[in-house]
This record gives sequence, C-alpha cells and structure tokens, in this order.
Amino acid sequence: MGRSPCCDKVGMKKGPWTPEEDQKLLAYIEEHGNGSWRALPAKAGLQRCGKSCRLRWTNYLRPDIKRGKFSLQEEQTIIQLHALLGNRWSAIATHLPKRTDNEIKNYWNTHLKKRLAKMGIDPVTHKPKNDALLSSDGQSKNTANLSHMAQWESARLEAEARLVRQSKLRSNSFNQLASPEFSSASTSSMNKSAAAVAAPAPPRCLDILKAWNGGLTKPTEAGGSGGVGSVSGLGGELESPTSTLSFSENAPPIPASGIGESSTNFIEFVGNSATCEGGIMKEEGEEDWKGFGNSTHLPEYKDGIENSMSFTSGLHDMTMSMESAWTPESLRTGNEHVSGGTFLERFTDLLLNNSCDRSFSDGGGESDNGWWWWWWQWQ
DNA sequence: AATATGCACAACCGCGGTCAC
DNA sequence: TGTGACCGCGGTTGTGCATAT
Repeated sequence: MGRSPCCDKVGMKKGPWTPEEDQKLLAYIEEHGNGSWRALPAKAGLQRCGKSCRLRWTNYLRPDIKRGKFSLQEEQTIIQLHALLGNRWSAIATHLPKRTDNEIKNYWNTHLKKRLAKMGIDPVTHKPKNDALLSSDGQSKNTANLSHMAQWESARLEAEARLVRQSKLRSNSFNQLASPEFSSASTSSMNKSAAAVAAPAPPRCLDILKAWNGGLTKPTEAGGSGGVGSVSGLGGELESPTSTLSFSENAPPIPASGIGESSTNFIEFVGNSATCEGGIMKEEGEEDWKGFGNSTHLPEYKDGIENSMSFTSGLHDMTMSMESAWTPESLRTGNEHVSGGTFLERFTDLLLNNSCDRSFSDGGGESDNGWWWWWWQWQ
C-alpha cells in the first residue's frame, strides 16, 4: 500500500536533534505519554514530524535503553537470532532487553556482518561459504533438521515478537508500571506513561535455543554418554529440543477461552519475567536452561507454547510439519554424530558455551577475535 | 597541519500491516 | 467492503569523529 511521506510539510525541521528539542519531547512524553505521534509535535512545540519524534524517542530518548558496547552474550544472541529470523530486527530486539532494533541493525551491519564475512561465513545464510564442510550424510541430515527447526523457531519467534508488541500496547493503554529494573533506573522520575513503554521481559525462546543446542551438542559434564544422554535428560516428554512436538500431541486441548481471549494469555505469558531468566538475561550461572526438562520449569514453557500456538494457525501448521521432520528417531540419528560433532553443532556449541569464558574474548578487541578466533582455530 | 578516507551511529525514507470510519 | 490515516519496520543516507597519508 504505502503512503505519502508524513513530513512533507514546509517548515518541518530535519537532521540531528538538539538538546532543547530532546528536552521538549521528553517533557511532553513525561506529562502526556506518547499517544498519537502525529499530533505530538504540535502539542509539544516541536518543528518535527511525528515520525521523527517517534524515532527519536524509541531509538534514543527512551529511558530503558542500554547504550554502549554490546556484550559477547548479546553478540551471540544477535547472531543466533539472525540465523533464525534474518533481518527482522524488531523481532531480534525483543530478545535483547534495552537494545533497540536500530542499534542492533547498525551493530550487525558495521561489526558482526563483517566479522562473519571475514571468517568465510555467509552473513545471510550463516553457512560457511565453502559448503564442503557439510557434505557428509549425517551432517546433511542434521542440517536438514536444523533448517526445519530454524523455520519453526523463526515462526515462533515472530509470534513472540508480536506478543511483545501487543503487550507493550496494552500496558501503555492501561498505564501500568514497567519492570522493576526500569523503576529503579536513574530516570525514575519519569511518570507512568513514560514507564509504560519500557521493554517487557524477554520471551523465553533463548531458553529453547540453548536447550536445543545444549541437548544436541553438549557432552554431559559429568562424563555421561554425550548428546543422546543429554537429550534423554530433557525428559521423555520433551522429545523435541524445542519441546513442541510432544505438546502438539499430548497437551490438553486449549480451552476455547484461551483462543478467543488469547490476548490475556499472551500478556501473562510475556509478562512472566520470572521464567525468562534462563535466556539472555542470565549471563551469570546459566544454570536454568540446562535444567530445561525440569518438571517445574516445563509446564510454564508448555503454557507459553500453547498460548503461542493458539496465536496463529500458521504456527500450528508449522508445528505439524515439524512433527514429520523432527522425530525422536531423527533426533537420535542426528545425535549419532555428536561425538564427532557436525559443523553446526560445534558452531552453536561454541556460540553458547564460550560466552561463559570471557577470557576468550572481549578483552582483546578485534585483534584476537575472541571466541571467533577459537572457532577459527578449531576449523 | 591539512586533507583524505574509513567507520560508527543517528536519522530519514518508503513501504506494508492494521485499524477506524 | 473500501478507503484513508496511523504506526512500525527495514533499508538507506547523512553526519561527525577517528585514523591514515
């Protein structure tokens, strides 16, 4: 469809924002919230178009924005999510609390993309440019599975991103207070309407990615039998690393109200930050995701999945297709290669595990390339 | 010291999706 | 149901700073 530019009015200022303009915008949003962006500039006394104001607010002035260098953990998250979602920056941003989609996009374009390219990895497909590495049968099978998983996760992550957006909207309209982190921030003087746009707690998908990668790739630390054992450790009820397949068959039927009034469920799901910690928020310890199969944790995720699944039939269809593609047998088959380790397995393993050992990275900047260098050496 | 080049990031532009009328 | 307004997203451009020559 498209539409004509909103800022073609004569006299609209463009270009960098001045501190005075920032102050005006902040003051207005503090006072009135950020309702209609189109009407906002006139009311706030700004010679800007609404779009420009919105951009300035969401990308710069918003109180819940973390600025500065991306951590290794954040880098890994971006890379993994980009592999799944592609350039869906807003969806990726929902899993990186306090980072904006614009910031992530810029960081990808200026740092990560180049780094991957340097390493001979296609930043679009996330595969090595020399695909000979993946030519053996088992690896092909694993790659096929990974592709299916990626498709499914992609759909689900997108759904989650939409949930977050919905949650944002709703919390905005109800003027609810945001997360404790926000309320304790230096900008605590911001009123409720401003606080309402603070980022919600991150969804749990990173838990799943980690559990998936961990289950597939991580040998048991107690000297167990490796990947297969790890998967079984996730529990018989969790045959798929993403835990969805068995749910689609065994889960109790979703109540009609759960579908018809799904938005309520979504908000509960998204807002339940307590169970989201296992993801990117938990940089220290990282213990939760390892215990993903824990019966106390599982139902919560299960609920989330069900809610997500009720969100879109497309997602459900994807799950159905996954059931044929990702069977327990295929999982086990895939894990036969764990001892040797396929490229993708080891790659994601490194992505996830090296983050715990900061000595690999961050201190050395570009020169030592951190875990990338480690991975490169392994090649 | 002056200029050229590269880099990082903020901001803009145009389009698609959604919603109200 | 069709239309237009609004919002949000992703791609692109512009600007300022840092480094190299």
